[in-house]
Amino acid sequence: MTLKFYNTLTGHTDEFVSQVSGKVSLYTCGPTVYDSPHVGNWASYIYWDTLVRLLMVNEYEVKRVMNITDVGHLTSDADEGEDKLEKGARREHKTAWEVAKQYTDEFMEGMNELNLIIPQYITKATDYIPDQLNLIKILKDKGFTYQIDDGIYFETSKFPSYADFAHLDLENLKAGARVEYNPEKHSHSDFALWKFTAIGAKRDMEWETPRYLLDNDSEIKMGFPGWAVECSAMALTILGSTIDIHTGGIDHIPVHHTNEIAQSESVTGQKFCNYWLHNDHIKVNGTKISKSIGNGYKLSDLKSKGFTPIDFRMFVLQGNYRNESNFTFEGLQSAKNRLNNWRNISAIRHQINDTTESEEEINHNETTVSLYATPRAIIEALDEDIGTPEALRIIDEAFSRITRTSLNKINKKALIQLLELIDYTLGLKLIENSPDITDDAKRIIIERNAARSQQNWQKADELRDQLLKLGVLLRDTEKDSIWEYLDK
RNA sequence: GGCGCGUUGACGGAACGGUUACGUAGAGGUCUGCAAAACCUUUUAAAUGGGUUCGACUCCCAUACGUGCCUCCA
Repeated sequence: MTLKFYNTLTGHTDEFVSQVSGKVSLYTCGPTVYDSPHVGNWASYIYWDTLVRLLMVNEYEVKRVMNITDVGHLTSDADEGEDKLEKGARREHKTAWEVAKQYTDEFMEGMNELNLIIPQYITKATDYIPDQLNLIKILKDKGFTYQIDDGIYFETSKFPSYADFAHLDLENLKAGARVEYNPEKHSHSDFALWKFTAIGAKRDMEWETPRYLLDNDSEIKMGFPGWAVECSAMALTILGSTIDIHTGGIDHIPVHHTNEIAQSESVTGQKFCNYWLHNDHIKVNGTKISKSIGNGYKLSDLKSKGFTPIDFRMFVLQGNYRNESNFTFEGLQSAKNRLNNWRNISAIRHQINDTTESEEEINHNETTVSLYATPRAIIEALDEDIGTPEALRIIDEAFSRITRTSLNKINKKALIQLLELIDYTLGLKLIENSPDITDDAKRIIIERNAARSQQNWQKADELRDQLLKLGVLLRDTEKDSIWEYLDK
């Protein structure tokens, strides 16, 4: 089996080779916890969760860090730039610490609802301040930094390959800039490693700037870390100098990840990351998600319209992570219907007996053969740059074969194995969400079958109506009566 | 202003230089105690105009529209 990913670093699809055989270090840029995540944010985490599951099914041991940015992520509303957390705190009349806690909790709850595997390391930026200061110190000692009135900056001209990763045109960036920059900056692309608290201001989150970071003639000031330095510090501290895979949104390429590479490689002198994977955004109703339009739907909005987070997960998996996609409630409904069909197929496992097919019978039963082969085909589809649409197509093909097969010809063990693999790789909770029906309902089905064989249609229909009240829908095929869930 | 990306049938969404993607929804039909399902069919789907080619949805150029980054962003 060969895993392949489109690598932003090289610009083409590369075969994946980890540094240490059987092990992968993975860094995912996590949320800035100043507001509730919207469907676009979640789509990104669903993609990367699928990546983790894919690595696991390929028998990699995954060491994964996801950061929680709870300080230092600036808005650009004013010349000064404002910390998102501090701004959120003022909006909600809370402290920045309270805001961070509230939205971190909400994020974790959402991860759970979407069935996202929790990374071993969920790191808060504020817990890694010493590591960040140490990183800045190394940069200072190596001569990559300079201090101006509002902070300590990284001198990008000293990192010659700065523009390479994002293919930046630094001259024209400067020409087209729409925002006033601190004129003390040596270059437009220089970025803050450490920002000083504005004179006369008091922040909820601030730390004393160590003497060793400051120019000799400078007074001690309070300050806080720049955004990019948080990620570098946590990645290097936990995962080491070179990580295997780094993921994030496509928007991170030109600034955030470019800065991460510059400062990390300046510190270590080694390549920061071998594979960079970026997801494209989803639009909503054909336009970008934006606060002012109010189209940044949250999980709670989906739920209030009768959709589960797993429905949304299905919706996301229908597209490829590298393509821009479009979210509509009509599309979500379509995904929900598809998922419900899958749940009904999953429920067939309750309606068939353990098979005692011999090897020979298995090899001659077309349905069984293809059922046993499908997990392999799904993995191979996913191996091709997380090819979820193709994987879904293969599942539909397999399920449609099951639908056309009479119950006594379906191999229970093979079906369960397939369902388990789908749940493992795609996280759709098919097994959990396709429980068996009650004994009462089963008894009614038996009675109805008896009535039918006596051609007592009236009684049979009454019993079928009784089942509907229990949430069980019966459909009669040539040989069997198969039950499905009513809640479509 | 600079640098990119996209435009596939009602909707979502793939692959591929020549063969039905697939899903969801609608319509018609077959089958059937009834219902449901299943199965079959659903007209030239490829933004527009050129070009390359024996042949293009698939490659090249232009136009239109959409969208992204350059400023915080998944």
